[in-house]
Amino acid sequence: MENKKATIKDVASHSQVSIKTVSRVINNEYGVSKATKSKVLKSIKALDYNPNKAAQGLRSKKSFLIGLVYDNPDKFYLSDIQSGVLETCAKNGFSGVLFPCDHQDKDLTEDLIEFSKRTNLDGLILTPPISDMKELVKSLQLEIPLCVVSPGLLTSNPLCVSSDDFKASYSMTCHLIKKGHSKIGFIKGHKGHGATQHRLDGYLSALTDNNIAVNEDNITEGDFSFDSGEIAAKELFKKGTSKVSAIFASNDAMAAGAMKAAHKAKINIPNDISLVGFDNSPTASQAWPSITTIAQPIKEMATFAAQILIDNISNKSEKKNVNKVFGSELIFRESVKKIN
Amino acid sequence: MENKKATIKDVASHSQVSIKTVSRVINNEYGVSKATKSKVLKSIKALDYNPNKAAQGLRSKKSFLIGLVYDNPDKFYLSDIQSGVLETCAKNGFSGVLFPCDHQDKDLTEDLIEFSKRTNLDGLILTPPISDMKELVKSLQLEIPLCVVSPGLLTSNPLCVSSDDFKASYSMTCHLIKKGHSKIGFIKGHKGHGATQHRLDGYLSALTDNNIAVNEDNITEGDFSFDSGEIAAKELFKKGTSKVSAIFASNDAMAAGAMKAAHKAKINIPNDISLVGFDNSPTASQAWPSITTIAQPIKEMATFAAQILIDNISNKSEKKNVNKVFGSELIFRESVKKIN
DNA sequence: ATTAGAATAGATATCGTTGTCATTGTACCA
DNA sequence: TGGTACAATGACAACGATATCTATTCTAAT
Repeated sequence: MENKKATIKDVASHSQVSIKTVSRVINNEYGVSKATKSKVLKSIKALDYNPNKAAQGLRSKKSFLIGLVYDNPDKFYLSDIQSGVLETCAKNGFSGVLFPCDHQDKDLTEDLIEFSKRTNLDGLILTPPISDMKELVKSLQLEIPLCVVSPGLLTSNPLCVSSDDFKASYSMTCHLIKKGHSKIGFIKGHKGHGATQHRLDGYLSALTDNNIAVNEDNITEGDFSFDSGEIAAKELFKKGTSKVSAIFASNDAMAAGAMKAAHKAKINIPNDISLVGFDNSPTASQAWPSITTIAQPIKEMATFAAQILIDNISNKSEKKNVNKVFGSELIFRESVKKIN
Repeated sequence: MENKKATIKDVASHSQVSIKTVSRVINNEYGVSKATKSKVLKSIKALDYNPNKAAQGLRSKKSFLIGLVYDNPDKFYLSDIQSGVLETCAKNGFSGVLFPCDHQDKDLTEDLIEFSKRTNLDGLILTPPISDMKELVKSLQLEIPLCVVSPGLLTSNPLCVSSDDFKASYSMTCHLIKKGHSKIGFIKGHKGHGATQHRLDGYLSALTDNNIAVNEDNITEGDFSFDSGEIAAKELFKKGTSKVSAIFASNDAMAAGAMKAAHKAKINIPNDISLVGFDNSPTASQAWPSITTIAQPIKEMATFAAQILIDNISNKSEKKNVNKVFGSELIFRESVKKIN
């Protein structure tokens, strides 16, 4: 099928040095003169040599594999997360191994440990809603280096990347208020997810800070799915007593669901009711009318998460706590109208 | 961080047999008595032993890694493909490694070979539009076991999984005809993609077989993206001479784009124009009104692809050509209306 | 000159498996 | 009884890298 692959031995004899020296060059270790190094590099190119990962892994007790754990219905979010993690892995000579799962699975913690052992992972990246599961994170932490993305509560985990959901939600609510809205409906996300609480809190604080009384009737439950958004919006439309003039959905899928509910109920958006979402997924821009939303640098977050995890695995010395928070941006579209 | 992992040696001494015998049990090899086997299995459980993949790989010249290559904007499609491949890999003790790429990249072939070598992949699964690239497939085939999914043209590759796009498209067109439509607009997919041609051909044949003259004006170019669907539909609306009563978009994303164009142009679907898509993505069911479309067993196809590839890698004896074609199903929704 | 210490290079053991080949045990047949 | 066949098992080398330890060479300070 192909010529025999060159090994480190071949490179060593080709460049007339010991295999250890070649190893030093490969791993950028200290103690190789420039001349030797370039000679070896030339041989590596000439022989089209690629280090055998299995051998490297066997000896150095690494697998060069990072696991990415997720259970998120939002394929656009996932896609960004995946590209970020995978690209970063590749750049560092690692491979990303995906682990789709069900966060309600009772045995998830054990399954994950089993998976990590079987695959011999060097590290694990947890995304929401898995990163929200405090006990699970605690247990896993003892077994394998971890990096959590957007956890509900700040954990004791040294590696953590998150976004400022509270601030973003606060800003968006203020935006609606500035546009003249005071009766603002809110569609919550799934219970127990960190984002759900943060986004709700931002909304609540913005109302309070603007001296608008919170009306519990205007707050409905959803679960981040399109269908739940449609159902929740229908409910909000019905509550005639405190008719809302705007709806803030905790994510774009639910906002799109709400849009469908509006269409069905012959409610015009934005003329009758304004609508905003969260996430800046294609859904929001493709809807008609297009939906005002909040963009977060998902891919950058994923890239960062993978990088700090790999750094942490590689340099055992640097075990500093990293907890980076990324900002977000309001994206203004057609679904919001100014009222008096 | 965790207790030292048990090795095959530990299992061997624990169960009082040689390491080779343990190896035999692990790999289900011939020549171990039932008694010995169960004794060894007990020890494996007792010690929580997991074979070291790196060592296995090093010795047996396998990596237990399968690459999945894709460049597809449809995240729903991708998600199905990924789950199918990943689950099947996991079931067989393999891991799936993703390789997102740009199919227009000039160096793609070399990059893929480089990637396969560096990662030491055991096999590669190509999805459209990569699987459509004949030259690339030919070159890769020489380097590594391949399985192509939905290639444009049947290649000489021994492993191939595809769907009956032609038949599905033919059926859908007949469905529209039965509903009284004869002026049916068609939005093509991206040039050079196998699916584009097959879906167009099905449409054309159905028209011809029903004695409806093909009107070239009713056929527009798209590229499988939402935006291209919107643009294409706008064009079809304009062509007053041969006003269409139905539009068949080559995929759901474009159908959704067409739906948006209709909304903007105050064209009511399905009362003014009927609309159908292809793929049965969530987009189609979430649109308002919901879009009639064609479902293909994407995940099953991916599962099958991964399985035959793994089988092929594992049993070098069985090198039979596999070329499985999966059927599809029409999904009837609200976007089609019967006319006279 | 001499020598400490850094920079550079090499010899060899080792990681945890599987492959190869040899050995043992047992049943059956002539 | 001895030979044969075959199932069951084991001893040991090998896979291709890194780790450890040792040996050179080179510099610069004494």
